[in-house]
Amino acid sequence: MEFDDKVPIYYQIKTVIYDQIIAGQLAPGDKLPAVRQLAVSLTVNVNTVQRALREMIDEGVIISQRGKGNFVTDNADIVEQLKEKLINRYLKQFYDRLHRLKISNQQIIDEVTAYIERQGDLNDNNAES
Amino acid sequence: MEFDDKVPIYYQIKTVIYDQIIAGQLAPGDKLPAVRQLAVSLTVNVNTVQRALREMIDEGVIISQRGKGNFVTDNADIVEQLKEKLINRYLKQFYDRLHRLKISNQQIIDEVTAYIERQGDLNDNNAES
DNA sequence: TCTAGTGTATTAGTTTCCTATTACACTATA
DNA sequence: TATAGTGTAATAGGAAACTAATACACTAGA
Repeated sequence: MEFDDKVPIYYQIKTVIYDQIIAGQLAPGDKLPAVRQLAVSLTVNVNTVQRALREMIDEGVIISQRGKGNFVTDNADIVEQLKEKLINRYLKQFYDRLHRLKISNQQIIDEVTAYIERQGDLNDNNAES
Repeated sequence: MEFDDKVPIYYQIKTVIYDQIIAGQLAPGDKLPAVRQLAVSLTVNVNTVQRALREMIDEGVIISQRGKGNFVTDNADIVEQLKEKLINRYLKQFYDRLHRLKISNQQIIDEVTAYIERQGDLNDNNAES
């Protein structure tokens, strides 16, 4: 996998897994790949995977069972809260950035709309990928 | 100033200065504060400021004149290109993030609109700050 | 010409992230 | 009960970012 060298890898791994949970690719109760397997597929050290997991466990989203594996919490509320938290974080960061550039609110909406019309034509159906 | 500990400080300094240039708070030809002054006001080491400047100089946005100071390029085209580049980068990052969460294109637009209505009411006029 | 204000470079030391390696703890099952 | 598959911990070493301190190079103006 490709990583942004401006952000810690463990943090990007956490983001990827959270995204998969929110997108439903990892459902509540699902078992994650083994840490050693994750490390191989991400081309990263086991300790780096473990660090990402540590934070997700501390946040209650991942449940760890020694000897068995790591699992997505079966508490759907936690997943739902995570989703809202992340969406709001992304919205805020995006809005703050453009607002700092003195782009007006209407312009921000227009830019997003135009961007989606330009780039998003083929990706409107979210069923496949 | 507050920094995000997930991103190198020098990179965040670069972002702040670029934002000020694009927002017009630093106009083409304007002189930047002295590096030592910037270091103090950002509560950061001179070398860290210098590293941010180095990249902006290499990218042609800042012109350095030894003994005189650092200046925003007076080439308005470069500034305009920078603006488009950054806006597009922010749009792409935002869109990719939400799309990864399986948020549909229409939902993305709706979320942005709702967010702005919620948060942006008092900031619609961009003349003051 | 001296001095203050500017950018630039270098060296040394700390912290964080990441890797590599090894070891340990627990579970399920042949 | 052995073994394979799992999570967890600890140590050591390297690389990048940041700080601190010092020195050097250039400009403008008294």
